[in-house]
Amino acid sequence: MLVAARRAKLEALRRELSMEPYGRRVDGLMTLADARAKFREEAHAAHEKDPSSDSRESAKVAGRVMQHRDLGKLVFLWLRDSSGDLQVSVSKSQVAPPVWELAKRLDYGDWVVAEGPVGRTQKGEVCIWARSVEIHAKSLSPPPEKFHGLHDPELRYRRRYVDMYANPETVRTFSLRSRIVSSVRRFMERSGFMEVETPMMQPVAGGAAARPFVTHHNALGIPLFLRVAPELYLKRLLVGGLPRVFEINRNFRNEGVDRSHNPEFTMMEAYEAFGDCWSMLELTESLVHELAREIAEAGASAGTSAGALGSAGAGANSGAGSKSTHLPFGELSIDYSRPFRRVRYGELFEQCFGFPMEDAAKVRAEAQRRHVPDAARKDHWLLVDHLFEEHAEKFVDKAKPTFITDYPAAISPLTRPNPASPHLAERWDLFIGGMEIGPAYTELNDPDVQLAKFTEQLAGIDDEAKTFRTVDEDFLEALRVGMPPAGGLGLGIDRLVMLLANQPSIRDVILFPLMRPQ
RNA sequence: GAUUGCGUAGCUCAGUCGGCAGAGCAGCGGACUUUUAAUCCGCAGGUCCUGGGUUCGAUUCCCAGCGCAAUCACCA
Repeated sequence: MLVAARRAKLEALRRELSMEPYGRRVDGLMTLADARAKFREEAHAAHEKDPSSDSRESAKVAGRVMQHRDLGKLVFLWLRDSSGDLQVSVSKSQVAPPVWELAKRLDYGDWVVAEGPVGRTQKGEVCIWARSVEIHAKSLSPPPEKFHGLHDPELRYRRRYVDMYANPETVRTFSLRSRIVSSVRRFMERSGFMEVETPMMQPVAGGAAARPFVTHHNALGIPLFLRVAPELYLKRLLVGGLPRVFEINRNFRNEGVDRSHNPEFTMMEAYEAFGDCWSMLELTESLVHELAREIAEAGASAGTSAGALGSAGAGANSGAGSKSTHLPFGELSIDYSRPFRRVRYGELFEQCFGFPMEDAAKVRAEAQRRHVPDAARKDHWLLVDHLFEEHAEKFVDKAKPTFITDYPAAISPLTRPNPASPHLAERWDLFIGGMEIGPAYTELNDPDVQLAKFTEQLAGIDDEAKTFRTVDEDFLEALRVGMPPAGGLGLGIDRLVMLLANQPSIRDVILFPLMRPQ
Protein backbone atom coordinates (compact mmCIF):
# COMPACT_ATOMS: atom_id res chain seq x y z
CA MET A 1 0.00 0.00 0.00
CA LEU A 2 3.01 2.21 0.44
CA VAL A 3 3.89 0.91 -2.95
CA ALA A 4 0.45 1.95 -4.23
CA ALA A 5 0.98 5.46 -2.88
CA ARG A 6 4.27 5.71 -4.71
CA ARG A 7 2.82 4.37 -7.93
CA ALA A 8 0.10 6.98 -7.71
CA LYS A 9 2.75 9.67 -7.37
CA LEU A 10 4.60 8.27 -10.33
CA GLU A 11 1.50 8.55 -12.48
CA ALA A 12 0.74 12.01 -11.12
CA LEU A 13 4.20 13.20 -12.14
CA ARG A 14 3.54 12.08 -15.68
CA ARG A 15 -0.06 13.29 -15.85
CA GLU A 16 0.00 16.53 -13.89
CA LEU A 17 3.57 17.73 -14.32
CA SER A 18 4.40 16.12 -17.67
CA MET A 19 7.57 14.76 -16.11
CA GLU A 20 9.10 11.39 -16.96
CA PRO A 21 10.15 9.81 -13.65
CA TYR A 22 12.74 7.53 -15.26
CA GLY A 23 15.48 9.70 -16.66
CA ARG A 24 18.32 9.49 -19.11
CA ARG A 25 21.96 10.38 -19.46
CA VAL A 26 23.09 13.46 -17.53
CA ASP A 27 26.41 15.16 -18.21
CA GLY A 28 28.43 17.48 -16.01
CA LEU A 29 27.68 15.81 -12.69
CA MET A 30 29.98 16.08 -9.72
CA THR A 31 29.99 14.05 -6.54
CA LEU A 32 28.26 15.37 -3.44
CA ALA A 33 31.63 15.56 -1.69
CA ASP A 34 33.09 17.68 -4.51
CA ALA A 35 30.02 19.92 -4.48
CA ARG A 36 30.36 20.41 -0.74
CA ALA A 37 34.00 21.36 -1.23
CA LYS A 38 32.92 24.21 -3.48
CA PHE A 39 31.41 26.10 -0.56
CA ARG A 40 33.07 29.49 0.18
CA GLU A 41 32.00 31.44 3.23
CA GLU A 42 33.01 34.77 1.61
CA ALA A 43 30.86 34.13 -1.43
CA HIS A 44 27.99 33.10 0.79
CA ALA A 45 28.38 36.22 2.97
CA ALA A 46 28.64 38.53 -0.04
CA HIS A 47 25.48 37.09 -1.48
CA GLU A 48 23.67 37.48 1.82
CA LYS A 49 24.65 41.13 1.95
CA ASP A 50 23.79 41.88 -1.65
CA PRO A 51 21.51 39.30 -3.27
CA SER A 52 21.83 40.97 -6.64
CA SER A 53 25.43 39.82 -6.99
CA ASP A 54 26.29 36.13 -6.68
CA SER A 55 29.85 34.79 -6.71
CA ARG A 56 28.87 31.39 -5.28
CA GLU A 57 30.01 28.44 -7.33
CA SER A 58 27.39 26.29 -8.95
CA ALA A 59 27.17 22.52 -8.76
CA LYS A 60 25.19 19.83 -10.50
CA VAL A 61 24.78 16.64 -8.54
CA ALA A 62 22.90 13.36 -8.52
CA GLY A 63 21.87 11.43 -5.47
CA ARG A 64 19.26 9.40 -3.72
CA VAL A 65 16.80 11.22 -1.48
CA MET A 66 17.51 10.19 2.11
CA GLN A 67 15.44 12.80 3.94
CA HIS A 68 12.62 15.00 2.84
CA ARG A 69 11.52 17.88 5.05
CA ASP A 70 8.69 19.98 3.78
CA LEU A 71 8.38 23.29 5.67
CA GLY A 72 5.64 24.78 3.57
CA LYS A 73 7.38 27.11 1.17
CA LEU A 74 10.79 25.57 1.73
CA VAL A 75 11.82 21.96 1.16
CA PHE A 76 15.03 20.42 2.48
CA LEU A 77 16.25 17.29 0.74
CA TRP A 78 19.17 15.16 1.84
CA LEU A 79 20.87 13.43 -1.04
CA ARG A 80 23.30 10.53 -0.76
CA ASP A 81 25.83 9.24 -3.27
CA SER A 82 28.90 7.07 -2.82
CA SER A 83 30.94 10.11 -1.72
CA GLY A 84 28.63 11.13 1.11
CA ASP A 85 25.55 13.19 1.87
CA LEU A 86 24.60 16.74 0.94
CA GLN A 87 21.54 18.85 1.54
CA VAL A 88 19.63 20.43 -1.31
CA SER A 89 17.40 23.33 -0.28
CA VAL A 90 14.48 24.21 -2.49
CA SER A 91 12.74 27.55 -1.97
CA LYS A 92 9.36 28.14 -3.55
CA SER A 93 10.39 31.65 -4.55
CA GLN A 94 13.51 30.52 -6.39
CA VAL A 95 12.34 27.70 -8.65
CA ALA A 96 9.81 27.27 -11.44
CA PRO A 97 6.36 26.07 -10.34
CA PRO A 98 6.71 22.50 -11.71
CA VAL A 99 10.07 22.11 -9.98
CA TRP A 100 8.48 23.25 -6.77
CA GLU A 101 5.64 20.76 -7.20
CA LEU A 102 8.15 17.99 -7.81
CA ALA A 103 10.27 18.93 -4.80
CA LYS A 104 7.23 18.68 -2.53
CA ARG A 105 6.31 15.25 -3.87
CA LEU A 106 9.70 13.53 -3.77
CA ASP A 107 10.06 10.41 -1.65
CA TYR A 108 12.80 8.83 0.39
CA GLY A 109 14.65 6.57 -2.07
CA ASP A 110 14.09 8.56 -5.28
CA TRP A 111 17.06 9.38 -7.52
CA VAL A 112 17.32 13.09 -8.17
CA VAL A 113 19.52 15.49 -10.13
CA ALA A 114 19.80 18.99 -8.69
CA GLU A 115 21.67 22.07 -9.79
CA GLY A 116 22.33 25.41 -8.15
CA PRO A 117 24.82 27.53 -6.21
CA VAL A 118 26.59 26.06 -3.20
CA GLY A 119 25.76 28.06 -0.09
CA ARG A 120 24.54 27.35 3.36
CA THR A 121 21.45 27.72 5.49
CA GLN A 122 20.95 29.96 8.51
CA LYS A 123 21.91 27.02 10.71
CA GLY A 124 25.21 26.67 8.85
CA GLU A 125 24.37 23.57 6.84
CA VAL A 126 26.23 23.64 3.53
CA CYS A 127 23.76 22.95 0.75
CA ILE A 128 22.89 23.46 -2.85
CA TRP A 129 20.25 26.15 -3.26
CA ALA A 130 18.38 24.50 -6.05
CA ARG A 131 17.62 26.25 -9.29
CA SER A 132 16.48 23.01 -10.81
CA VAL A 133 15.52 19.60 -9.51
CA GLU A 134 14.76 16.64 -11.73
CA ILE A 135 13.66 13.13 -10.87
CA HIS A 136 15.57 10.41 -12.69
CA ALA A 137 14.30 7.28 -10.99
CA LYS A 138 11.23 6.86 -8.85
CA SER A 139 11.66 4.42 -5.98
CA LEU A 140 8.55 2.31 -5.70
CA SER A 141 9.73 0.14 -2.84
CA PRO A 142 9.10 1.21 0.75
CA PRO A 143 12.42 2.34 2.22
CA PRO A 144 13.96 1.20 5.50
CA GLU A 145 13.67 3.22 8.68
CA LYS A 146 15.60 6.42 8.15
CA PHE A 147 17.36 6.61 11.49
CA HIS A 148 18.05 2.98 12.43
CA GLY A 149 18.55 1.86 8.84
CA LEU A 150 18.33 -1.80 7.95
CA HIS A 151 19.49 -3.93 10.88
CA ASP A 152 18.11 -7.39 10.27
CA PRO A 153 21.11 -9.35 8.90
CA GLU A 154 18.88 -11.52 6.74
CA LEU A 155 17.41 -8.50 4.99
CA ARG A 156 20.83 -6.88 4.68
CA TYR A 157 22.19 -9.90 2.79
CA ARG A 158 19.10 -10.63 0.74
CA ARG A 159 18.51 -7.00 -0.24
CA ARG A 160 22.10 -5.85 -0.38
CA TYR A 161 21.15 -2.97 -2.67
CA VAL A 162 19.03 -1.53 0.14
CA ASP A 163 21.65 -2.25 2.79
CA MET A 164 24.16 -0.34 0.69
CA TYR A 165 22.27 2.92 0.62
CA ALA A 166 20.77 2.64 4.08
CA ASN A 167 24.07 1.74 5.79
CA PRO A 168 27.02 3.64 4.31
CA GLU A 169 29.49 1.50 6.27
CA THR A 170 28.49 -1.40 4.03
CA VAL A 171 29.75 0.47 0.99
CA ARG A 172 32.88 1.43 2.92
CA THR A 173 33.61 -2.21 3.70
CA PHE A 174 33.28 -3.26 0.08
CA SER A 175 35.35 -0.35 -1.17
CA LEU A 176 38.01 -1.44 1.27
CA ARG A 177 37.76 -4.99 -0.05
CA SER A 178 38.24 -3.71 -3.56
CA ARG A 179 41.33 -1.78 -2.47
CA ILE A 180 42.77 -4.78 -0.69
CA VAL A 181 42.35 -7.04 -3.72
CA SER A 182 43.87 -4.37 -5.88
CA SER A 183 46.82 -4.01 -3.49
CA VAL A 184 47.38 -7.76 -3.42
CA ARG A 185 47.44 -7.76 -7.20
CA ARG A 186 49.91 -4.89 -7.39
CA PHE A 187 52.13 -6.43 -4.72
CA MET A 188 52.27 -9.74 -6.57
CA GLU A 189 53.02 -8.07 -9.88
CA ARG A 190 55.73 -5.99 -8.27
CA SER A 191 57.18 -9.22 -6.89
CA GLY A 192 57.43 -10.62 -10.40
CA PHE A 193 54.34 -12.83 -10.46
CA MET A 194 52.10 -13.04 -13.51
CA GLU A 195 48.35 -13.19 -13.05
CA VAL A 196 46.60 -16.03 -14.87
CA GLU A 197 43.13 -17.50 -15.09
CA THR A 198 42.70 -21.26 -15.02
CA PRO A 199 39.56 -23.38 -15.35
CA MET A 200 36.82 -23.13 -12.78
CA MET A 201 35.00 -26.03 -14.43
CA GLN A 202 37.22 -29.06 -14.23
CA PRO A 203 36.74 -32.63 -15.44
CA VAL A 204 38.71 -33.78 -12.39
CA ALA A 205 38.38 -31.83 -9.14
CA GLY A 206 41.81 -31.70 -7.59
CA GLY A 207 44.12 -29.64 -5.45
CA ALA A 208 42.21 -29.93 -2.18
CA ALA A 209 40.30 -32.61 -0.32
CA ALA A 210 37.02 -30.67 -0.27
CA ARG A 211 33.75 -31.96 -1.64
CA PRO A 212 33.03 -30.32 -5.00
CA PHE A 213 29.87 -29.10 -6.69
CA VAL A 214 28.96 -31.20 -9.69
CA THR A 215 27.55 -29.92 -12.95
CA HIS A 216 27.14 -31.23 -16.45
CA HIS A 217 28.14 -30.14 -19.91
CA ASN A 218 25.35 -30.89 -22.37
CA ALA A 219 27.13 -30.74 -25.73
CA LEU A 220 30.05 -32.87 -24.58
CA GLY A 221 27.87 -35.04 -22.39
CA ILE A 222 30.37 -35.06 -19.55
CA PRO A 223 30.22 -34.29 -15.85
CA LEU A 224 32.19 -31.28 -14.69
CA PHE A 225 33.23 -30.13 -11.25
CA LEU A 226 33.40 -26.59 -10.02
CA ARG A 227 36.95 -26.29 -8.87
CA VAL A 228 37.89 -26.62 -5.22
CA ALA A 229 41.34 -25.19 -5.99
CA PRO A 230 43.31 -24.01 -9.02
CA GLU A 231 46.47 -25.76 -7.81
CA LEU A 232 46.90 -28.49 -10.40
CA TYR A 233 46.47 -26.07 -13.28
CA LEU A 234 48.83 -23.47 -11.86
CA LYS A 235 51.47 -26.18 -11.47
CA ARG A 236 50.98 -27.13 -15.13
CA LEU A 237 51.98 -23.54 -15.89
CA LEU A 238 55.25 -24.03 -14.02
CA VAL A 239 55.79 -27.09 -16.18
CA GLY A 240 55.14 -24.86 -19.17
CA GLY A 241 57.91 -22.56 -18.04
CA LEU A 242 56.22 -19.66 -16.26
CA PRO A 243 58.47 -18.90 -13.28
CA ARG A 244 55.96 -17.11 -11.06
CA VAL A 245 52.18 -17.25 -11.39
CA PHE A 246 49.22 -16.28 -9.27
CA GLU A 247 45.47 -16.36 -9.56
CA ILE A 248 42.89 -14.46 -7.53
CA ASN A 249 39.53 -16.03 -8.04
CA ARG A 250 36.67 -18.11 -6.76
CA ASN A 251 36.78 -21.64 -5.43
CA PHE A 252 33.68 -23.68 -4.65
CA ARG A 253 33.38 -26.16 -1.83
CA ASN A 254 30.23 -28.11 -1.17
CA GLU A 255 30.42 -27.89 2.58
CA GLY A 256 28.90 -26.17 5.57
CA VAL A 257 28.24 -22.48 5.92
CA ASP A 258 29.30 -20.51 8.97
CA ARG A 259 30.93 -17.29 10.05
CA SER A 260 34.12 -18.00 8.14
CA HIS A 261 32.86 -20.29 5.34
CA ASN A 262 30.87 -19.41 2.25
CA PRO A 263 30.41 -22.10 -0.43
CA GLU A 264 32.09 -19.87 -2.97
CA PHE A 265 35.05 -17.91 -1.71
CA THR A 266 38.01 -16.07 -3.11
CA MET A 267 41.52 -17.33 -2.78
CA MET A 268 44.84 -16.18 -4.07
CA GLU A 269 47.10 -19.03 -5.06
CA ALA A 270 50.69 -18.38 -6.07
CA TYR A 271 53.52 -20.62 -7.23
CA GLU A 272 57.17 -19.75 -7.48
CA ALA A 273 59.55 -21.94 -9.44
CA PHE A 274 62.74 -22.71 -7.52
CA GLY A 275 61.15 -21.37 -4.35
CA ASP A 276 59.95 -23.31 -1.34
CA CYS A 277 57.60 -22.81 1.55
CA TRP A 278 60.14 -20.49 3.19
CA SER A 279 60.32 -18.15 0.19
CA MET A 280 56.53 -18.10 0.28
CA LEU A 281 56.67 -17.24 3.96
CA GLU A 282 58.77 -14.16 3.24
CA LEU A 283 56.37 -13.16 0.49
CA THR A 284 53.25 -13.68 2.59
CA GLU A 285 54.64 -11.90 5.61
CA SER A 286 55.58 -8.82 3.67
CA LEU A 287 52.30 -8.83 1.73
CA VAL A 288 50.09 -9.06 4.81
CA HIS A 289 52.22 -6.61 6.71
CA GLU A 290 52.11 -4.10 3.88
CA LEU A 291 48.34 -4.38 3.53
CA ALA A 292 47.88 -3.84 7.24
CA ARG A 293 50.26 -0.90 7.27
CA GLU A 294 48.49 0.71 4.34
CA ILE A 295 45.15 0.47 6.08
CA ALA A 296 46.46 1.46 9.50
CA GLU A 297 48.17 4.53 8.04
CA ALA A 298 45.18 5.56 5.95
CA GLY A 299 43.00 5.19 9.03
CA ALA A 300 45.40 7.12 11.24
CA SER A 301 45.94 10.00 8.83
CA ALA A 302 42.24 10.38 8.13
CA GLY A 303 41.07 9.72 11.66
CA THR A 304 38.00 7.86 10.48
CA SER A 305 37.36 4.78 8.46
CA ALA A 306 35.40 6.92 6.02
CA GLY A 307 38.49 9.00 5.46
CA ALA A 308 40.59 5.91 5.02
CA LEU A 309 38.61 5.24 1.90
CA GLY A 310 38.90 8.76 0.66
CA SER A 311 42.66 8.56 0.69
CA ALA A 312 42.59 5.22 -1.06
CA GLY A 313 45.99 4.00 -2.09
CA ALA A 314 47.67 7.16 -0.89
CA GLY A 315 50.20 6.02 1.69
CA ALA A 316 51.01 2.69 0.09
CA ASN A 317 54.67 3.14 -0.59
CA SER A 318 55.51 5.86 1.87
CA GLY A 319 58.29 3.73 3.29
CA ALA A 320 57.64 5.40 6.62
CA GLY A 321 59.39 3.95 9.62
CA SER A 322 57.75 2.23 12.57
CA LYS A 323 54.18 3.46 12.21
CA SER A 324 51.55 1.56 14.13
CA THR A 325 50.52 -1.59 12.38
CA HIS A 326 47.80 -2.50 14.84
CA LEU A 327 44.33 -3.04 13.46
CA PRO A 328 41.22 -3.82 15.50
CA PHE A 329 39.40 -7.09 14.99
CA GLY A 330 36.40 -7.37 17.29
CA GLU A 331 37.76 -7.35 20.84
CA LEU A 332 41.31 -7.85 19.61
CA SER A 333 43.96 -5.40 18.52
CA ILE A 334 46.04 -7.37 16.07
CA ASP A 335 49.71 -6.49 15.81
CA TYR A 336 50.89 -6.85 12.23
CA SER A 337 54.45 -5.69 12.80
CA ARG A 338 57.20 -7.85 11.34
CA PRO A 339 58.36 -10.44 11.87
CA PHE A 340 55.24 -12.47 12.51
CA ARG A 341 55.52 -15.21 15.09
CA ARG A 342 56.76 -18.58 13.97
CA VAL A 343 56.14 -21.67 15.97
CA ARG A 344 56.80 -25.26 15.11
CA TYR A 345 53.84 -27.60 15.08
CA GLY A 346 55.66 -29.99 17.37
CA GLU A 347 56.63 -27.24 19.80
CA LEU A 348 53.07 -26.06 20.08
CA PHE A 349 51.93 -29.61 20.59
CA GLU A 350 54.40 -30.23 23.37
CA GLN A 351 53.63 -26.91 25.01
CA CYS A 352 49.96 -27.85 25.07
CA PHE A 353 50.19 -31.49 26.15
CA GLY A 354 53.54 -31.70 27.93
CA PHE A 355 55.01 -34.53 25.83
CA PRO A 356 56.41 -34.72 22.31
CA MET A 357 54.07 -35.59 19.46
CA GLU A 358 56.34 -38.46 18.48
CA ASP A 359 55.56 -40.30 21.73
CA ALA A 360 53.04 -42.78 20.33
CA ALA A 361 51.97 -44.28 23.65
CA LYS A 362 51.34 -40.93 25.34
CA VAL A 363 49.54 -39.57 22.28
CA ARG A 364 47.18 -42.54 22.25
CA ALA A 365 46.59 -42.32 25.99
CA GLU A 366 45.89 -38.59 25.75
CA ALA A 367 43.51 -39.16 22.86
CA GLN A 368 41.64 -41.79 24.82
CA ARG A 369 41.51 -39.55 27.86
CA ARG A 370 39.98 -36.79 25.73
CA HIS A 371 37.51 -39.18 24.12
CA VAL A 372 38.79 -38.85 20.59
CA PRO A 373 36.61 -41.24 18.60
CA ASP A 374 38.37 -44.45 17.57
CA ALA A 375 41.37 -43.53 19.68
CA ALA A 376 42.42 -47.13 20.20
CA ARG A 377 42.76 -47.97 16.51
CA LYS A 378 43.43 -44.72 14.68
CA ASP A 379 46.77 -43.95 13.13
CA HIS A 380 49.20 -42.17 15.42
CA TRP A 381 49.50 -39.06 13.27
CA LEU A 382 45.78 -38.73 12.79
CA LEU A 383 45.45 -38.68 16.56
CA VAL A 384 48.19 -36.07 16.79
CA ASP A 385 46.37 -33.97 14.23
CA HIS A 386 43.06 -34.38 16.02
CA LEU A 387 44.53 -33.36 19.37
CA PHE A 388 46.38 -30.49 17.76
CA GLU A 389 43.38 -28.98 16.04
CA GLU A 390 41.14 -29.47 19.05
CA HIS A 391 43.47 -28.06 21.66
CA ALA A 392 46.89 -26.87 20.55
CA GLU A 393 45.69 -24.40 17.91
CA LYS A 394 44.04 -22.47 20.73
CA PHE A 395 47.47 -21.81 22.22
CA VAL A 396 48.26 -19.44 19.37
CA ASP A 397 47.92 -15.79 20.41
CA LYS A 398 45.03 -14.50 18.32
CA ALA A 399 46.38 -10.96 18.35
CA LYS A 400 49.71 -11.99 16.79
CA PRO A 401 49.82 -13.28 13.24
CA THR A 402 51.50 -16.67 13.58
CA PHE A 403 53.02 -19.11 11.14
CA ILE A 404 52.72 -22.67 12.34
CA THR A 405 55.54 -24.56 10.64
CA ASP A 406 56.90 -28.07 10.31
CA TYR A 407 53.67 -30.02 10.08
CA PRO A 408 53.94 -33.79 10.37
CA ALA A 409 54.56 -35.28 6.95
CA ALA A 410 51.95 -37.95 7.58
CA ILE A 411 49.12 -35.41 7.54
CA SER A 412 50.57 -33.46 4.60
CA PRO A 413 50.58 -36.13 1.90
CA LEU A 414 51.13 -33.86 -1.06
CA THR A 415 53.98 -31.88 0.45
CA ARG A 416 57.66 -32.49 0.15
CA PRO A 417 59.15 -33.85 3.38
CA ASN A 418 61.97 -32.03 5.10
CA PRO A 419 65.16 -33.78 3.96
CA ALA A 420 66.75 -33.50 7.41
CA SER A 421 63.71 -34.85 9.32
CA PRO A 422 61.52 -36.80 6.89
CA HIS A 423 58.64 -37.11 9.36
CA LEU A 424 58.14 -33.34 9.02
CA ALA A 425 56.70 -31.62 5.96
CA GLU A 426 57.84 -28.38 4.39
CA ARG A 427 54.57 -26.66 5.03
CA TRP A 428 53.21 -23.84 7.14
CA ASP A 429 49.84 -22.38 7.97
CA LEU A 430 49.22 -18.73 8.82
CA PHE A 431 46.79 -17.98 11.66
CA ILE A 432 45.48 -14.51 12.44
CA GLY A 433 42.68 -13.64 14.83
CA GLY A 434 41.97 -17.31 15.41
CA MET A 435 41.37 -17.93 11.71
CA GLU A 436 43.36 -19.96 9.24
CA ILE A 437 44.35 -17.51 6.53
CA GLY A 438 46.26 -19.85 4.32
CA PRO A 439 48.87 -22.56 3.93
CA ALA A 440 52.02 -22.82 1.89
CA TYR A 441 54.01 -25.82 0.77
CA THR A 442 57.22 -26.89 -0.77
CA GLU A 443 55.62 -28.68 -3.67
CA LEU A 444 56.25 -32.22 -4.79
CA ASN A 445 57.66 -32.43 -8.29
CA ASP A 446 58.62 -36.09 -8.55
CA PRO A 447 55.84 -37.65 -10.67
CA ASP A 448 56.37 -41.14 -9.25
CA VAL A 449 56.17 -39.94 -5.66
CA GLN A 450 53.13 -37.84 -6.53
CA LEU A 451 51.36 -40.82 -8.10
CA ALA A 452 52.17 -43.00 -5.12
CA LYS A 453 50.76 -40.40 -2.73
CA PHE A 454 47.64 -39.91 -4.81
CA THR A 455 47.04 -43.63 -4.88
CA GLU A 456 47.70 -43.99 -1.18
CA GLN A 457 45.26 -41.17 -0.48
CA LEU A 458 42.56 -42.68 -2.66
CA ALA A 459 42.86 -46.00 -0.89
CA GLY A 460 41.55 -44.53 2.34
CA ILE A 461 38.42 -42.76 1.13
CA ASP A 462 34.80 -43.83 1.29
CA ASP A 463 32.43 -44.62 -1.56
CA GLU A 464 30.91 -41.17 -1.65
CA ALA A 465 34.30 -39.53 -2.03
CA LYS A 466 35.22 -41.96 -4.81
CA THR A 467 32.59 -40.37 -7.03
CA PHE A 468 34.55 -37.14 -7.26
CA ARG A 469 38.08 -37.97 -6.15
CA THR A 470 40.11 -39.53 -8.90
CA VAL A 471 43.70 -39.30 -9.99
CA ASP A 472 44.34 -36.47 -12.40
CA GLU A 473 46.28 -38.38 -15.04
CA ASP A 474 46.91 -35.33 -17.15
CA PHE A 475 48.47 -33.57 -14.20
CA LEU A 476 50.78 -36.52 -13.59
CA GLU A 477 51.69 -36.44 -17.26
CA ALA A 478 52.59 -32.78 -16.83
CA LEU A 479 54.85 -33.66 -13.90
CA ARG A 480 56.54 -36.23 -16.08
CA VAL A 481 57.28 -33.48 -18.56
CA GLY A 482 59.09 -31.87 -15.66
CA MET A 483 58.06 -29.26 -13.11
CA PRO A 484 60.74 -27.21 -11.45
CA PRO A 485 60.84 -27.38 -7.65
CA ALA A 486 58.48 -24.75 -6.31
CA GLY A 487 56.87 -23.04 -3.38
CA GLY A 488 53.10 -22.77 -3.39
CA LEU A 489 50.79 -20.50 -1.41
CA GLY A 490 47.04 -20.22 -0.84
CA LEU A 491 45.68 -17.08 0.78
CA GLY A 492 42.04 -16.75 1.81
CA ILE A 493 41.10 -13.33 0.53
CA ASP A 494 37.70 -13.15 2.23
CA ARG A 495 39.17 -13.90 5.62
CA LEU A 496 41.99 -11.45 5.05
CA VAL A 497 39.39 -8.79 4.28
CA MET A 498 37.44 -9.75 7.39
CA LEU A 499 40.55 -9.08 9.46
CA LEU A 500 41.61 -5.89 7.76
CA ALA A 501 38.09 -4.45 7.57
CA ASN A 502 37.19 -5.64 11.08
CA GLN A 503 34.15 -7.64 10.03
CA PRO A 504 33.33 -10.65 12.18
CA SER A 505 31.39 -12.58 9.53
CA ILE A 506 32.43 -13.65 6.05
CA ARG A 507 28.93 -12.63 4.91
CA ASP A 508 29.83 -9.04 5.64
CA VAL A 509 32.70 -9.11 3.15
CA ILE A 510 30.89 -10.98 0.36
CA LEU A 511 28.43 -8.81 -1.52
CA PHE A 512 25.92 -11.58 -2.09
CA PRO A 513 26.56 -14.41 0.35
CA LEU A 514 24.69 -17.63 -0.34
CA MET A 515 21.25 -17.63 1.26
CA ARG A 516 18.60 -20.26 1.09
CA PRO A 517 16.03 -19.07 -1.47
CA GLN A 518 12.72 -18.00 0.02
C1' G B 1 23.76 -32.49 9.87
C1' A B 2 23.08 -31.38 15.70
C1' U B 3 21.82 -28.01 19.69
C1' U B 4 20.08 -23.31 21.36
C1' G B 5 17.80 -18.60 20.37
C1' C B 6 14.88 -15.50 17.33
C1' G B 7 10.58 -14.61 13.59
C1' U B 8 4.76 -9.09 15.72
C1' A B 9 2.91 -2.98 10.53
C1' G B 10 7.26 -1.17 4.83
C1' C B 11 11.54 -0.41 8.71
C1' U B 12 13.35 -0.35 14.09
C1' C B 13 11.22 -2.60 18.12
C1' A B 14 7.60 -3.12 22.56
C1' G B 15 3.75 -6.45 24.36
C1' U B 16 0.19 -10.39 25.63
C1' C B 17 1.70 -15.08 33.38
C1' G B 18 -4.07 -17.59 27.30
C1' G B 19 -9.12 -12.78 26.89
C1' C B 20 -10.68 -7.10 20.90
C1' A B 21 -2.72 -5.98 18.75
C1' G B 22 1.11 -1.34 20.47
C1' A B 23 4.96 2.79 19.77
C1' G B 24 8.48 5.55 16.83
C1' C B 25 9.90 6.28 11.88
C1' A B 26 7.92 5.68 6.89
C1' G B 27 2.76 6.54 4.42
C1' C B 28 -1.95 9.55 3.55
C1' G B 29 -4.70 14.62 4.60
C1' G B 30 -3.71 19.52 6.75
C1' A B 31 -0.32 23.82 8.92
C1' C B 32 4.57 25.96 8.60
C1' U B 33 10.47 30.01 4.32
C1' U B 34 15.95 27.79 7.66
C1' U B 35 15.06 22.03 9.01
C1' U B 36 19.31 18.50 11.22
C1' A B 37 16.08 11.54 13.72
C1' A B 38 12.18 18.97 12.11
C1' U B 39 7.63 20.18 14.73
C1' C B 40 2.19 20.45 15.34
C1' C B 41 -3.18 18.56 14.25
C1' G B 42 -5.81 14.44 12.07
C1' C B 43 -6.11 9.54 9.44
C1' A B 44 -4.86 4.88 7.83
C1' G B 45 -1.84 0.64 8.27
C1' G B 46 -1.47 -6.63 10.79
C1' U B 47 -1.98 -14.20 7.80
C1' C B 48 1.59 -11.66 15.28
C1' C B 49 6.57 -16.94 9.82
C1' U B 50 3.46 -21.58 8.12
C1' G B 51 0.55 -25.96 9.42
C1' G B 52 -1.51 -28.92 13.16
C1' G B 53 -2.81 -29.79 18.52
C1' U B 54 -4.62 -28.38 23.59
C1' U B 55 -8.49 -24.82 25.11
C1' C B 56 -14.90 -21.75 25.73
C1' G B 57 -10.94 -18.76 23.52
C1' A B 58 -3.94 -19.33 20.94
C1' U B 59 0.01 -14.09 18.42
C1' U B 60 1.02 -16.18 23.56
C1' C B 61 1.20 -23.04 25.63
C1' C B 62 2.59 -27.93 22.90
C1' C B 63 4.22 -30.54 18.22
C1' A B 64 5.98 -30.33 13.21
C1' G B 65 7.83 -27.42 9.22
C1' C B 66 10.26 -22.98 6.95
C1' G B 67 13.81 -18.88 7.37
C1' C B 68 17.75 -16.36 9.99
C1' A B 69 21.58 -16.14 13.88
C1' A B 70 25.07 -18.31 17.34
C1' U B 71 27.74 -22.72 18.84
C1' C B 72 29.30 -27.48 17.22
C1' A B 73 30.14 -31.09 13.20
C1' C B 74 32.07 -31.11 8.07
C1' C B 75 36.29 -28.36 5.85
C1' A B 76 44.80 -31.38 3.81
